[in-house]
Amino acid sequence: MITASTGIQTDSSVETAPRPSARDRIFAAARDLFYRQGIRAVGVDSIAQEAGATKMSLYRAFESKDELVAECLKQSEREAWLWWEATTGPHKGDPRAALLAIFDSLALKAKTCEKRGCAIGNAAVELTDDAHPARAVVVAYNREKRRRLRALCKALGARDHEMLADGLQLLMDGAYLSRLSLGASGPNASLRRAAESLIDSQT
Amino acid sequence: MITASTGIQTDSSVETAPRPSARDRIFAAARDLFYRQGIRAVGVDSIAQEAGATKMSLYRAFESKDELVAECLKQSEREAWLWWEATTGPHKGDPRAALLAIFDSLALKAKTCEKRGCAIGNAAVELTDDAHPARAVVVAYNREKRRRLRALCKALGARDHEMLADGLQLLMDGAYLSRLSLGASGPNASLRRAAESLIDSQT
DNA sequence: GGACGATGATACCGGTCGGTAACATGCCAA
DNA sequence: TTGGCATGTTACCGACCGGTATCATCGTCC
Repeated sequence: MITASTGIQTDSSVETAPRPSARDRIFAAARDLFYRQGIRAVGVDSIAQEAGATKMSLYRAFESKDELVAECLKQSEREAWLWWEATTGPHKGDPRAALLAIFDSLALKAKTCEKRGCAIGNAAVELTDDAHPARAVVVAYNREKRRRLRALCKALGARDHEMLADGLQLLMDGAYLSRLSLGASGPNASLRRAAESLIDSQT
Repeated sequence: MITASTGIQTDSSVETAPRPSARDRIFAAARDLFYRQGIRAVGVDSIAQEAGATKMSLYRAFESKDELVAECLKQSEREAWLWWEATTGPHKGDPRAALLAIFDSLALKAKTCEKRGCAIGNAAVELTDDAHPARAVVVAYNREKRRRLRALCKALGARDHEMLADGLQLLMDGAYLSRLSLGASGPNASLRRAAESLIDSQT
């Protein structure tokens, strides 16, 4: 992989933002288009055009469209864990508060941004070929999510902490999927309260 | 729409099944391929080939691929409500048993067939264009599912029956989505118990 | 026998798909 | 000044996309 330019700065008096590298622009455009329109619905030509770059620059920076998709999902995963830690961090010794903070933030994001659900979850639907390089990312992400939820539910002292963790993960995934058809005022509207009920029923 | 042949029978001594009409074969092949490989991943040529028919027969029976997709989803919806009634029917005066029967059946199907989740839910992910004729089917289906769940939860006498219904719908949708990456041994394994916990917490 | 409806066969259309080759340009650093 | 290196430009490739036109064939029913 070509190492991306990491923002060279001209020290002119007026702070003019340097144009990101073609790779970075293509990467950003790809993530945006894939998320909004779907992976299969977006061609490499439209990615290059949206990035203000050319298809050649795309193929100089990424091996193939499939690899570009995998890279995009890896970035989504990184950001997801950053969000996770930022959300649960303030509630270190209080697993119940940490869990509720996750669902609070989730519900908020459903209302404001992320109307197209979860990029990784959507990829699980769109990419049916097991050989696709992005499938490994999808599976790893969901496994890790399960592991983290279990750890929180165990720390919570839940009666059946594995069942509770699974139930919460189903609620999260369901929120992503449901949002695509009924929006934030569909079942998503009850996401946080349902999670709270389930947690309370196990503690 | 062309009226499909409804199974003309030759009265020969040996009961030989008459070949279904081209329309029926194409319809069946389309549903199967769309479900297993995804809507956008399947071209009209492969549908015709899989059906042992020609592309012309496809376009004589259906206006376009998009309309074919919509018809397939409508059929999935019909079958879903048949399943719903067959599953809840035996528990007419017992909403709790009816709800649990739904989740029991859901968990069973996750283990045996339906490894690719919900055809309608998947379509919600794949079809991002609001103008697509199948989107109306997706939205109508999920609305009706919500209505039915609410009715059951109200009959159950749940404290917050709307929240409970939403929570159960999120669990169902989450089960479909989660199954695509972690299979039946992922969070799906706890689907029924999570649903039961949530129900009990509200009654 | 003859007409008709359903189906097959084949060739075709313009457009887009993912991906590549060859060459030009422009900018920064040594 | 002179390289490189990143990038743009253009043209191209074979394959497939959804969709159509034309004509041949087959079985069935009157």
